[in-house]
Amino acid sequence: MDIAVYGHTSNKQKVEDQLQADLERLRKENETLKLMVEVMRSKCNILESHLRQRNVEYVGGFDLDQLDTANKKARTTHHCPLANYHNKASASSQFFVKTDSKDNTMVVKDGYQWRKYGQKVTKNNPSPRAYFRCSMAPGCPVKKKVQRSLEDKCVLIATYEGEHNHAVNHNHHHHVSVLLSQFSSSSSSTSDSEVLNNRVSKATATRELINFSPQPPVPIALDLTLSHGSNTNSEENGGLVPQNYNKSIEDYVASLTGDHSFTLALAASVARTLNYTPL
DNA sequence: CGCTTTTGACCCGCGC
DNA sequence: GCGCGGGTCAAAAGCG
Repeated sequence: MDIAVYGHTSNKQKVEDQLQADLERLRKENETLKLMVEVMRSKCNILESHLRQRNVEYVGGFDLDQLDTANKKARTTHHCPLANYHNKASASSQFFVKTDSKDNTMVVKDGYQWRKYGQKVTKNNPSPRAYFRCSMAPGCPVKKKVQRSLEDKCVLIATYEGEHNHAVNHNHHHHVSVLLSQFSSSSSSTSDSEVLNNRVSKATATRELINFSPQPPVPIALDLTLSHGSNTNSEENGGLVPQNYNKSIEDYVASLTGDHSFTLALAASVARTLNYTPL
C-alpha cells in the first residue's frame, strides 16, 4: 500500500521534473531566439543606414519602402530599434561595450578623440555618467555619454549624439568588443534599455561578443569584415575600417553573407547560447 | 606649459 | 512656483 502510494508520488515527481526541465529548455530557447532577433535587427539597422547614406532607393532586392513598412509593423507589437532612426533631429545611438571588469575607466575606444566635460550620478544608476565632446576637430558637435550598465558592471553604455563634421582618424582606430546592438535611444524607454541590458548580460555570460567597429551614428563606418581571418580589404589596411567607401551595396551585403569566418563565429555563438546554463 | 580631468555650481526643462 | 533630475560650465588640479 505504502509502496503503491510511494510509486505514484515518485511518478508524479518525475513528470513534474520533466515538465520543469522542458519549461527551462523552452525558456532558454526563447531567450536565444530573442537574442538572435536583436542581432538581426541590429544588422538590418546598419545595412539600412548604409543604403540611406547612399540615397539608394532600390538595390539588390532591398526595397527600402517595404523595409520601412515591415519595421512599422514590428513597432506596433514590439519596440523596434529602427524607430526614429531616420529622424535626423533626434539622431542618437547607443552602443553596449564590453570592458574588462577591472577596468574602472569610462573609455570607449571608437577611433575618435574625446574630451570629458562632465560627470554626473544619475537617479537610476549608482555608476556615474560621463559626458564627452569630440575633440578631433574644433566645433565638432558630437557628444557622447558613457555609463556602466546597471545589470552588468562590465558593460558600458555609450550614447552618441550628433554628427561628426570631420573624418575618423583611422590611425587611432581600435577594435573593441561591442555587444550586439545599436539602436535609437530617442524612442527607447528605460525599461527597453534594461531589457536589452539583461540580454546583454546573458550574452556576456556566454562570452559571445561580436567584434565590430562601434561608430557614432553618422557616418557609420562599420567594419563589415567582422573577423580577423577575413580575406576582404580590411587586411590591406591593417584590420581597420575599410577605406573603400565607394564599394557597392552588393559588395557590403556579399561581404557579410560571404564571410566564412563570420558565419562560423555566428554559428559558434548560437551553439554556445543553446548550451548556456544560468548560474 | 598646454591639454585633460575633476567636481561643485549653475542652468533648464519637466512634472506636480 | 517649486523641486527634481539631467546636462553643461568653468575654475582648479593633475599630468606628460
